[in-house]
Amino acid sequence: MSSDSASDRNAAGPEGAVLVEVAVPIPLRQALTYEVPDTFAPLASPGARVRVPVGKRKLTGVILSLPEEPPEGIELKPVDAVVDLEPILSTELLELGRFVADYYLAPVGEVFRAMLPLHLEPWGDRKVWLTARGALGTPRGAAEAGVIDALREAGRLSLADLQRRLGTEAAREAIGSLSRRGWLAQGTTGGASTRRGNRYLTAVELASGDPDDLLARVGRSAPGREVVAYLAELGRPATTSEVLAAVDCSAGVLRRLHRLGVLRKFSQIESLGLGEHRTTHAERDDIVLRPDQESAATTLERAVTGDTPANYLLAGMTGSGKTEVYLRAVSAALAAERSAILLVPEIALVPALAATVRARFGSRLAILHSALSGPERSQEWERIRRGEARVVLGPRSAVFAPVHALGLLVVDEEQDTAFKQDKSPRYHGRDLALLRARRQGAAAVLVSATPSLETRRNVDVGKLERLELTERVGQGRLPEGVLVDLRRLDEVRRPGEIVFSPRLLEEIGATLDRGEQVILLRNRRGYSPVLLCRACGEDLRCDDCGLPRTYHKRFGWVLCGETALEPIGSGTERVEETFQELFPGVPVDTLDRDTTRRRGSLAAVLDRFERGETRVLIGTQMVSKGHHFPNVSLAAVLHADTYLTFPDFRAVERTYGLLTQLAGR
DNA sequence: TCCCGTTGCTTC
DNA sequence: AAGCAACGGGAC
Repeated sequence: MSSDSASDRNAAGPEGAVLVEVAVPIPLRQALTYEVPDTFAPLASPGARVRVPVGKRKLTGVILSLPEEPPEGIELKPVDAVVDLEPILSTELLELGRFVADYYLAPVGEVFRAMLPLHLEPWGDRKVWLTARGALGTPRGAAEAGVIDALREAGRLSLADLQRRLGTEAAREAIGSLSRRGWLAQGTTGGASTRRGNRYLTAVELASGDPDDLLARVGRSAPGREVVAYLAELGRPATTSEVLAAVDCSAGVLRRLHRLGVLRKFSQIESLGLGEHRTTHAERDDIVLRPDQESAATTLERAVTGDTPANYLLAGMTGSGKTEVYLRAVSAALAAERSAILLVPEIALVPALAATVRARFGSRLAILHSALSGPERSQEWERIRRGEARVVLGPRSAVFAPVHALGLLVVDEEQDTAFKQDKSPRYHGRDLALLRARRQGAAAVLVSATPSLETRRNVDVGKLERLELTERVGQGRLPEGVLVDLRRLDEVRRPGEIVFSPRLLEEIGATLDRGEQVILLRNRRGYSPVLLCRACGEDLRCDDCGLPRTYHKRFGWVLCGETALEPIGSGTERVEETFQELFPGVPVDTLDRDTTRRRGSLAAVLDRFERGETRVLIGTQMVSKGHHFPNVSLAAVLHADTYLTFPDFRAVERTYGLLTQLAGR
């Protein structure tokens, strides 16, 4: 796909120059057109990145197309360099990107920036280096000799470097012929490893297949058999140094095993940790599904292996085993040599699901989200692009994952509004999932206990087929929910007064007496959201935006000599204060962005709570992010919608989901 | 007249 | 977004 089709487009343009339409990462509606110098022409194909001059700057953009005709009345500038040897975006993703730009009225360049792991930056700059074969081979002709010499001397060079050193035509032809013979390798690892001190380790794992079969291939070599035994016992990949230390043999043994196809070699960013690369995965097909799960799973399995696009809603209340059903569909996709993408609404939900998914699919799982470090992200993205990873887990942006042969797209917690991006490009992850699935003949599954209105409608009009799980898994009892209407309480409250309702006080007391733990959620930080002056009626507002300023008692923010200033409303800080007055001596912690600002304090607070040192945890919604609290038997949301004029159904839905998540496990 | 902050246009 | 010209209100 890389350079073979070059000749048939060299004729473009009136003067024979190759033209490219480039999406540059600036808020510009259209792509810009550039001329491609002959040197780069063979590399200029849609989906490859290019460095281009824009005004006085140089930016990296993506080639969208090779137009025949230049735009009128514009003096074209030449492309500076082609960053990629081969396109990094498939035609399918290019089209998806253009659709998004068009449909959501977003600048094309911004869309492609959002689709790529490092915001278009030439991550590492793609480099070429000699393969073992290339290093030993005899070059054909002077040009090849030049390339080989340069690479022998420098190790790895970027395309632009090579072209600079050897000049134009020569470099192009030599690189082409050398790559075709497999003497050159290209990739990004070299670049990433030298930046920011991220070291790469070489690691090995057993090739898949029957262990006895592998041993047979090893032959009589005693150390060789020992290596295989060691890795089988370990059940995960190991770095070469680990293996050599454990088995006490030389690197030659590993080299031989690799040549024989018994070992698979890969490089791994040190900080990722090899545990993440686990390959012993339990295909937990031993789990027996209930009949309703079984029938849903069978439908999905059939859809995933077929070529007709099919969209489903997988509905069922919390604890009805929806995850198990769609994971079965993922298995089916993998078995059919296809890929699957799992979307979750928030990065915070990734770790919990990742543990489950990784336990099954091991190194075939890739995780993509913006909280990963740059090199980690690029590496995961490349693993997906190369087809090494076939299951992708991430938030909405993962809908753009460059997977091979998409078979299944799952949108978990489909109703969550976080799937809509709130800044440009303002795409909706769930809607794009349906669209991408349709375009690629894949199956899409929207998963929810409380489907969105759009989804219910789509079921009604027949765009989605509803699969319903009707029962709950045995021991997962749905927690009891109690709604206490504070307005009905007898005692008169002033607006800002915190109320632990009598019912809640009673429940907290009983829970603590049983030696169990309590979580109290208050989605407002600080002491009180409003400070009101009783003398003049003025409340404190931000000079810039006019919004009420939150009073943080702890930090003494919002200073004033007035004794008439009265805190109205309550935040986590005030909840804690009141709680301590009511339950003196009960160890309590607060968890919100203020208490967590110091590094590591989040972990410390959670740790104390998990060990039972603190009995009560007061916090904002961040408490729920991906943690499990087995000893918590009471979770309460303190006046969830005091500040909403109209009933906010989403808030209620979220609140309920949160409570079941915290107290249900 | 000079200086500097603001505004609004362009980017192949 | 970011670079740049054009504009316009003080300060001298």
